Amino acid sequence: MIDILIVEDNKEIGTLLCDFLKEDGYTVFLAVSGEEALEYVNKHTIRLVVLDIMLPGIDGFTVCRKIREENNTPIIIVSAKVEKEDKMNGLVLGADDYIEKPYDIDILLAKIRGIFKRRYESDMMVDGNLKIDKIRRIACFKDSELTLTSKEFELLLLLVENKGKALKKDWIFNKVWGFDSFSEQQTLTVHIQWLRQKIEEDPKNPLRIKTVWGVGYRFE
Amino acid sequence: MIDILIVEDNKEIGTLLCDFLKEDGYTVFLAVSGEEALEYVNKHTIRLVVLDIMLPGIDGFTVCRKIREENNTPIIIVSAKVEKEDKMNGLVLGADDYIEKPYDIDILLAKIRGIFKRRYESDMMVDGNLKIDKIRRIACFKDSELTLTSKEFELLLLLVENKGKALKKDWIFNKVWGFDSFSEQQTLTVHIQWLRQKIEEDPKNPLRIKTVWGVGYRFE
DNA sequence: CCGTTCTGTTATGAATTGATTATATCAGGT
DNA sequence: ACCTGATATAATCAATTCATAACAGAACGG
Repeated sequence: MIDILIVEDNKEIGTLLCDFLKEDGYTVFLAVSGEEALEYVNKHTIRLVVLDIMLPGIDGFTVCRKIREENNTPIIIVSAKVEKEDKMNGLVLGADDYIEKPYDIDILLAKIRGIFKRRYESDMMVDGNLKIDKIRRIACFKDSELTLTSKEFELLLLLVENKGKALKKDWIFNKVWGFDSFSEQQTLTVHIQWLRQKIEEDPKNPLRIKTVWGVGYRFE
Repeated sequence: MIDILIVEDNKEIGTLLCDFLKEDGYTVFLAVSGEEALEYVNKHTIRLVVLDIMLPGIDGFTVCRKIREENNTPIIIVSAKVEKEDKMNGLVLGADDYIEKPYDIDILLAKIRGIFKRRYESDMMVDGNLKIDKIRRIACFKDSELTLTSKEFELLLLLVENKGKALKKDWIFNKVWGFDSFSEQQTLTVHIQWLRQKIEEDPKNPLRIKTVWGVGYRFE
């Protein structure tokens, strides 16, 4: 399954966009023409299309319509500055959203994230080889699913959400366990240990979950 | 610590916005007037302000200015459609970003996420070849990481934060160790010594951690 | 009801830290 | 030049902190 199909004839822009999306954890395919896009749509399952209107050959409007005939994959239209607003209005009915060139990549990413959240009930967090889906409570490491227990998942999520920060042990403990316990120190330590077994190549020399002596841990 | 302070007199909109932000994991406080906002800012540590310009009583411009007088907390201005653009330009200088009503919540969230990412992912202190990241608890000297112990890190941080000042030994000791001890003199001296080994080219002739005879040390 | 998984606890050993001590060196006054 | 008190340095050692394995109770699902 491909998450996002980008349809964009300018290869430079397309590749750049690809890179950004991959960095955010999506799997992406880039089509450089309407024909290629339609062919790809027929053969693969796609969760979202980012569609540039200005295309050589079949234009974007037609591509949008044809995709809609097949299924209701969400579509985000990318267009140059709109001249005739009514034309756009007609288009927007077919698409889920649109954005004008030149656009801020953060804003496009926000729109995409919003659609995924609403449509697919998933809210991904990506950090290198590690993907965490908060809503589905699933974590993947190098594209294979980790079997984490509840506590392990919460602990990992907390660490990743505070990536780079040195976190105090008792702070972590209060966040994950939500209360004070007597031998919290050791309990946390043990859980960290178990997490390391699952996400570190060499748990003896952890690269991701670093220990900060006398303080706690830092994820990087 | 509160992540985001929302200043919005329309309680319905404010509450809605609150909910969205909380869903995204922020801790939020809602102020319904400029007075309340300013009072709250003075009493709490806040990381970002979302400020509506149209307020009863003190207007948003004034709130923005007053907050800026206190500290440099990032501010996002929310305004109705701008009539006089020059007025807005003047305002934007004080704020980090602005957005017009009615706005797409995803876009506001993207702006917020962007600011948090840029502003808070680390908190560096730079002094020549020396970089100290308080949050990550990492110090670098000439672009290579120093392996400092907890006490060494705190000691170095204290020295750099008070760069140029001659610091009394017992003052330093109380700050780092937090209490009085019997042979504090020597303990501190030894730690200073260890630090010098790590950040001075020639620990015998220290250029950074100078000793101030009969008083203590001065960092420069 | 039983087996499995999860979670907290404890024990042990290893690694690190940091206080202490002892000795050497230095600055400044006489 | 000498003395005194302050600081530097090296080495030692005890306390702290962390990693790891093993165990037992709790929660869970069939």
